Amino acid sequence: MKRSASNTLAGSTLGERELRVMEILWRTPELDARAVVDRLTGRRPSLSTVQSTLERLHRKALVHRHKRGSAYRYTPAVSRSGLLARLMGDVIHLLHDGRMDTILSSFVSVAADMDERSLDNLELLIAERKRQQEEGRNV
Amino acid sequence: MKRSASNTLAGSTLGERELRVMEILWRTPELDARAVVDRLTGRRPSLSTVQSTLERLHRKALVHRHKRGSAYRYTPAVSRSGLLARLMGDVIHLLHDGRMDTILSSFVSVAADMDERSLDNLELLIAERKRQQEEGRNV
DNA sequence: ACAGAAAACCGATACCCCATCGGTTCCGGG
DNA sequence: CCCGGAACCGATGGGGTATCGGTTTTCTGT
Repeated sequence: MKRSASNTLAGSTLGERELRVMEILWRTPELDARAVVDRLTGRRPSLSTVQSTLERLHRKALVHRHKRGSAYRYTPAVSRSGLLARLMGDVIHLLHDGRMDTILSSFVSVAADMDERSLDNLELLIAERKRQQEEGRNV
Repeated sequence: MKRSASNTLAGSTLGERELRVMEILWRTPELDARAVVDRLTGRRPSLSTVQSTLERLHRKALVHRHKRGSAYRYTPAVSRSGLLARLMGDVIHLLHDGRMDTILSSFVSVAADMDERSLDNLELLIAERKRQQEEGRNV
């Protein structure tokens, strides 16, 4: 039994290996599967394994690829902070109850847990962002 | 093959049903499995199904329970915004590269995507939070 | 105290993912 | 044209959620 339901809602959460591979691509943003294997630390999986990992990442639109000779070259399609934003967006969507303050207060509480200075930094970033939005409107 | 690796890193992600059950408990914070089933909208699963969902939730420490008569009564162990904060924390941990600004700028960018007024609200919340921290220190 | 009802508990099944390979096919470069 | 390496395909193993039905335990009302 069980009606297909796309599993653990929350969409794009990554597996261990997928993460590692993204890290590598962020460091060197143009590699083929072989090169990724070579850069893996510790126990190296076979080429096939990494190929299918890259394929999964491609399916999830986290990397781009294009044929270069006989092999695909992969490049990240999202930056680290882009992915972070995306995953946070997923989580938020998942628990959205329509009230913005729920979300924002979670933001603040996470930031506060991380580091005391974070709140100051957050304020700075907000100010900056606002300036940018202003400019955008006036052009 | 495959070396056990705790699966899709990112810890506590919830399934569809688990989410729905949490929603119900947030609305009515003291229910037994039967009552949860009754409150489920649409296609109702059997009692057993909901029981094991609740058990999973309990294992994940998202709900508390205590025997009341023959049945367990469940209550949320985390608030909606608490869970949100927790999941965001997981995501952040997953992608942490040691640089706080990466994280914070993702925060801000997500907030900005949600709603233009969000930035204002965020500022308000930060100010409030800071006041609280001050007080905490001076007691 | 006992019978019957209701819940807990247990194990099985169906799906979905990710991680991992090995073998086969395909293609591009020498 | 031939050959080596990469892509592609299918199988396997492990972990999780969702779903039940049957069995055992535990109340509860009379």
